[in-house]
Amino acid sequence: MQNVKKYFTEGLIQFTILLSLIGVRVDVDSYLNGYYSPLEINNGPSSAYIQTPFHSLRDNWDGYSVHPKCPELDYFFACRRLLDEVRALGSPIRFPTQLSAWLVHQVPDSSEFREPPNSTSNINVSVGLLSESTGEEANDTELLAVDESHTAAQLSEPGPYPSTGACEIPNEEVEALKGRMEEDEDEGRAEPVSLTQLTLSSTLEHEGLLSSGAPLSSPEDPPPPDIDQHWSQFLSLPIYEFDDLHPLVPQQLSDLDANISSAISQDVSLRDAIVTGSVYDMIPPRGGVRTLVARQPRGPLFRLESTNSSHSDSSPGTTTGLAVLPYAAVVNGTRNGSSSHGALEGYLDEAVFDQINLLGLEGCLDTMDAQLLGILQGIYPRVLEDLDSDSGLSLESSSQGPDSPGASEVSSSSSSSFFEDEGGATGYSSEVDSLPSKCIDDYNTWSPVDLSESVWHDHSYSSPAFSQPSATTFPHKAIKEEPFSDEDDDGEDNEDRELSRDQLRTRALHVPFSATEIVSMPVEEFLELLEGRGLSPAQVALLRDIRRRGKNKLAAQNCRKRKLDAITGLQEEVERLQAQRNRLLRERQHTAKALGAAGQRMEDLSRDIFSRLRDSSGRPLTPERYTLQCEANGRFVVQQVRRPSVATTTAGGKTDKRKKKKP
DNA sequence: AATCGCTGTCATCTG
DNA sequence: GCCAGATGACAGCGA
Repeated sequence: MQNVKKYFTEGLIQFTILLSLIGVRVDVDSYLNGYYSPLEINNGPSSAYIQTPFHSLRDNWDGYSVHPKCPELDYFFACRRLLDEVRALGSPIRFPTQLSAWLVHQVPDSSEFREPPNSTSNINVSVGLLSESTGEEANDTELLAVDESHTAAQLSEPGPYPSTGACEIPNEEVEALKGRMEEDEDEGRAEPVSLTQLTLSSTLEHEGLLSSGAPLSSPEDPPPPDIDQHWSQFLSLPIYEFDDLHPLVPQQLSDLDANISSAISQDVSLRDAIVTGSVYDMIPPRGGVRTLVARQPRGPLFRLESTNSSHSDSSPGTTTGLAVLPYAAVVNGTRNGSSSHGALEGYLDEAVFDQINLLGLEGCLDTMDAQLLGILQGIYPRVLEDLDSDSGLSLESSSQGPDSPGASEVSSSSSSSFFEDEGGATGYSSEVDSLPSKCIDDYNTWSPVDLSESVWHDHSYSSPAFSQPSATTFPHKAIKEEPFSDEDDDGEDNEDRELSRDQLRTRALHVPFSATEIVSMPVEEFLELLEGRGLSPAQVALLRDIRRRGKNKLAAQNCRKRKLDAITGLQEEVERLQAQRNRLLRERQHTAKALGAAGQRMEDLSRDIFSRLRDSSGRPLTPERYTLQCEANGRFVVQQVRRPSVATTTAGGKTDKRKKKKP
């Protein structure tokens, strides 16, 4: 946990510094205040950027208190202090290529901020990419990938502000859109929306705006017929309020009701996804210009390849997840400024897109696209401008209430990024498809109350143990959620059948952890979980049993493996010893044979010698009385054999000595 | 139907 | 005393 906190804090500060160096004001302290920043760093194993774990902060949104063990609290003050130090560095360095980013977060008082009358091109939600990029560079950017579209054509034109330069939209079209916009405004005013304002930490120009407390558009104030005002209105809509704005939903929603799940894996660029899905769908085709109205089969949206910079010919995507826009802004802005800020590229290229892919925001899109489309419809020109400038709106920064389906789905989808390795699925987890519209609380906010909810899809734990798949990973299907899905899917049934008993138990008791997680987590975290979550005794017992059985299972496996290894080793040892024994037996036999041959040879030689020798009386020497002894110098000496009695006596004496020694 | 191997689980012991 | 790990024993399951 400490490492994660450390990495998170350091990564956050480093990222802030980097962004500050290129003119991006990252309003991290807003995030630290409990609001939301679309950018957050998870300096985990892959050092990839992830979306804000807003689900862990969701409790702040509606006045809930953050759990005392919420890890965000631990590095809150450190981040705040370091951020102040970063701010104390002074004005960011100006580079020819300026990246203007915006961040969206909530402010408590809706009347506190008011948008200045002339927000100019740096509208609240725009990333004014004041790039000196040429058309060639622009074509390299993701936003300029649709080279055949009129927007891209405009973007490709070099100019002082090619990115923010307004797209040439026909006046009649603008008027028509404004008309629709006004209609939407009327409907929007009819809605008793208690909007929580979102302030926009935008470019440097906006710092003054924020510091001066210039309020944005207030819901009470009649919105002036200004496009920026539309943005303000749009941005002032918390996501959970969008459900209240269904009257704003235009007919285009029907076009967006396509199978979202199928829109996840298509290789589509950010621009395509954004523009075609939410904007171009509403753009009437213009003569001679191929618009990107996504009437094609809805392609997956969020498999935004990390190499999508070259996807200029990517097929049009579907509904846009504007939550990806901040990332797109960062990425594309970084690319445009890569000439002078190459340092950022290492941080903001593939990892960002990989994490974007993991957002899986189609769940919230179902509830949001309509409103977004309706509002974007009224601000079409500026939308195009913003899109051209790699800007966007972070929907995820607008956390939803605990009961919001979108919140649960978004949080779960975000959580899937932590467990992408479990199933090998990258970019998108199909879990989102089957997510129930229930609240999914995360590890930090899990409480007994939450247990009544379905929390099975929430694996968005801040714990490193969770973010790092353990060595004993269940198959992805094992943690497949939606156990009680109504789907008549044989695969789902098979998955359920293959669930382990503990997993079924955990589901039965609504324990938001898989057996693997329970077993693999460090004992400190496990104890913290047991003590700090207010679990019921049954849940505690279940968790302990699961952990005990899981540990014992692994131990048994290890034990059996060791046993088999020992058996194998012993068998090898037996074979080795048997071979050695056989070798020694053969040697002994060989030696005995040689010894016998030598004895026989010695006997023959002795007999031959004795047959030629005579004693003093002239009689031949008999081997019974004489023997040949070979001395050390090689000489042979004939010795008279000792009497057997003497030998017996000698032997008996030795025996006696031994007998005497023994006592 | 019997057997064997594998696996999970429990009980127990040990450090 | 608690805990983790190791291990024997048992049962269930599938080949």
